[in-house]
Amino acid sequence: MQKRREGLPELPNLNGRKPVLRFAPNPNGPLSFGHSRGLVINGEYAKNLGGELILRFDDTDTTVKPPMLEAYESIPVQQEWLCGFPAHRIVIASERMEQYHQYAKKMIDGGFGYVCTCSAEAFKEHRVNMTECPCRDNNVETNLNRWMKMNDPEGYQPGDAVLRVKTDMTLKNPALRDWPAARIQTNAHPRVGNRWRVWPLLDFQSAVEDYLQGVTHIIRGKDLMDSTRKQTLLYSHFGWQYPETIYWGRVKVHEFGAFSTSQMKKDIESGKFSDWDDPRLPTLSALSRRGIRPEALRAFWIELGLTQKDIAVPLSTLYSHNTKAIDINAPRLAFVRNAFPIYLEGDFPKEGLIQSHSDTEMPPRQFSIDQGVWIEEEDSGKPLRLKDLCDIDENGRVESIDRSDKRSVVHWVAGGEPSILTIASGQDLVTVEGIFESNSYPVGTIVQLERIGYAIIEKNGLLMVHD
RNA sequence: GCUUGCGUGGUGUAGUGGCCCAUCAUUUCGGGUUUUCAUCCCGGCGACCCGGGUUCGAAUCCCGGCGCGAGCACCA
Repeated sequence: MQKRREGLPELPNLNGRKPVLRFAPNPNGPLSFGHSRGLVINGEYAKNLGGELILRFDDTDTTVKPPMLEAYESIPVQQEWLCGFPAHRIVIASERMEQYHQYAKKMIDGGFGYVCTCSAEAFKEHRVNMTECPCRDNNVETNLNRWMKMNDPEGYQPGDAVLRVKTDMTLKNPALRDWPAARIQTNAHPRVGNRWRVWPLLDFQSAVEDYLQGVTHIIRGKDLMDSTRKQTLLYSHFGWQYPETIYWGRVKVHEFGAFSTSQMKKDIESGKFSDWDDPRLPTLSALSRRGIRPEALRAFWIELGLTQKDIAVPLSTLYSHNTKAIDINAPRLAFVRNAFPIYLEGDFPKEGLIQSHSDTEMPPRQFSIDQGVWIEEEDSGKPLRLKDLCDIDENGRVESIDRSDKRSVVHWVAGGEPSILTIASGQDLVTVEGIFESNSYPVGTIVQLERIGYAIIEKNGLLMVHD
């Protein structure tokens, strides 16, 4: 028999070091399911190898993806919820601007960076045709002057100039040709206001910060492969060694469809969704609210591993991991949908105890019947076995206390409370009215509704977890 | 168009030249336990994109084809 590898593959090129990993979301909204992969994979390596996990806020865009202040609070909370430990370091890019400016200047001083005043369209021509733009030949002094003009409110305006890394306009890969490192933005940043005018772009900011933080391994989506190549060119200009880099492929979850942070934000504002934890959304707060446990998310991502294949996974895979996490602690309770009353005639136990979970020592639940019980309308009209109680005919006449034949076993509620079960079904929120067995479990308890599935107790009813 | 990456059962995944007529999980089907259509247990079905080549031997190496994805933003 072959040996089967368990868990994540070994981290390459560790050479006895403690790894330093990072996860760098844009705080333009709360974390989503998609983010959880980066958090889980990087977090697991850091935890298992005694290394460090850096949580970095890449908040250098105030225009296209303006930062959301609440996200700086919620992201670390969700990171800890998901990983099971707090990040070892938190870095906020907007508070590290001095460093980035310092390295931008070093780049100009070193002659491998220049300020380019070509329009985006004009530069695109140069990129496509492998020709050098006129700005490329300017000397260091000119570039330093132009750099000052970029930083001067009286100087260049947004769109007038960018800082570029001098690579080679004849590089085979067009994405790498003299790529932009910084641009002018005049929108106020919610954290640092208008203190800065020139803001680094991802490839520059991230590259410099990884160096400053001593990041040893970068694990990220393969859509960032060209980012690695760009950054490697910058590193060699500075004489630095680029971290070991590992990629994963694209993941599609059909049930989630295509959500973007900015689209969700709009839909919440318009009232299409109640909030970021609306059960239909793929945010971590929604998943948490829906009773998806962090250990299930971790097992899910670890099982997918680090292949570069683009994959489509059904949510049932995540649910199966979640069932393993929640079943042992989920007390069994009855919820009767579309309740239908049955008056019992004959002799039967009026009070008694029923197991809450056959595999555990969980305290049993107690029932007390006055004159009848509720059953689901769909079950009515035929002889039934009331689970743990008695056999009845279609009119409620008690036929046997012990189970006498193979008739269907159904759940029932005596007394109980009217309640509502909410089910997130794609873009719809389905609600089912019913009678919920009386109990004293607190809000947040995940229970198993017999013959229905797992649900989590909320303040105003039940929310379906999954089957 | 240029660049770059991927292609193992329905869905994921293990496998880096012989231990592979291919692993494990999930889905599905059948059975068992169970007074839940749940949990748990057992079993079945089911795969190396195609074509060449290298080799005694290829899922694994090489070439070509086909298919799918991503980058080429003054977003991250």
